[in-house]
Amino acid sequence: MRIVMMGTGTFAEPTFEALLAAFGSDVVGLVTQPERDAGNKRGSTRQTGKGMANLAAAAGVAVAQPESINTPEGLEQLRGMRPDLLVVAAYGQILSKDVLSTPTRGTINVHASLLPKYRGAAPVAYAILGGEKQTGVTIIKVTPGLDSGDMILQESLDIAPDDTTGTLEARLAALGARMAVDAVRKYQTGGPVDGVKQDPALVTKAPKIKKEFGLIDWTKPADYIERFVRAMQPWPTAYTFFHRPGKPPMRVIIANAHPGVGPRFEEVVPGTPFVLDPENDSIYVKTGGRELLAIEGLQPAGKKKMSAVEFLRGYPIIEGMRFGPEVLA
RNA sequence: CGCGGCGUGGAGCAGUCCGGUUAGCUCGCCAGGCUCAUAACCUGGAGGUCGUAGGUUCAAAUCCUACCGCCGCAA
Repeated sequence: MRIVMMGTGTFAEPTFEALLAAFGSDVVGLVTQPERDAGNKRGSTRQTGKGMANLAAAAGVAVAQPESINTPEGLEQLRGMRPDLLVVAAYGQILSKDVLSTPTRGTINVHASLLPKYRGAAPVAYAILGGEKQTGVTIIKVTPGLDSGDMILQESLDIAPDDTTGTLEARLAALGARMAVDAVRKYQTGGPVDGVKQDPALVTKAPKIKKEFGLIDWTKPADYIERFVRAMQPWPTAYTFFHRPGKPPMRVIIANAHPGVGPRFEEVVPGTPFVLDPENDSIYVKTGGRELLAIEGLQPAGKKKMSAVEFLRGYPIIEGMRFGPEVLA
């Protein structure tokens, strides 16, 4: 059986490696996004995984990197690989009917959520943001609808209280890789592969996240903002603007925080910072809920990540300071 | 030639736009004091070629040029 992998990024890499290890020369092709020159100008500080194309090259597998898989050119490249089964993981493009009709045995997708919950491009971040205790991986048959095909395999995983999208996704990727191999084996036997329909009543969406989405809304409750900070790591990161009297607003990335008890400060607007206790190492911020948010780590624009203690040495909190959007209401 | 921020004692910052007395603040470090005691408090102290190299000037952390390095965004 001729298997073609379709995927991009660190989530897809474990699956691709697992397929190569399990099925060897049956894996005949890789379709991945074109190379983006991401920061290669700035030296070696960036950690960008091994790279799907590099893995393919090392294994001697053909690679196609069309700008879009749905164009005639992209389709032609895929057909040239004569796939029987297409395995998709975090490819980042909707597949057209023409694409889906190309493999003789069909197309399966490794999706990082317990479908039918969290359909879409950012299931891991939304699971954390939603306060879920568990999430998981679902292998589905790909149909023209977005993540709506029948479910072949599903396994769940606990979300740790300190999980970020980055740490959780890494574990889900490993789980997904193992499950992808199991799913492919079902196809290898030659017979039809059963799937379970998704319950339409339970569907929730996890749409693609843009970088502006990372702006913190201080009118939300503290526990929501705490989950938000973790959900936005490592991308796009949760950020806010630090407003100081007489100074331009400074963009600040919040690295970690937790809800903290303290005075209610009913009279102040959400986003107002306090240092409650000089011996404490956190910056407390008024939120829309009854709890304050204690910021422990943050990163000013153009600076390295630092602890709240270090930050306070250089930017002591005084009257009139505030966190909020770039332009305050 | 993608856009932008930064480089000031060990850490984090101010000062730079509008050059000019001993380069300032918070913390750390060392010594002494106070204390049953402390990461608390008081007193004193060490530690800086203001990234590097040139230039302008009576005078440069501050203005100009080049270079080096760090970081954010651009998925």
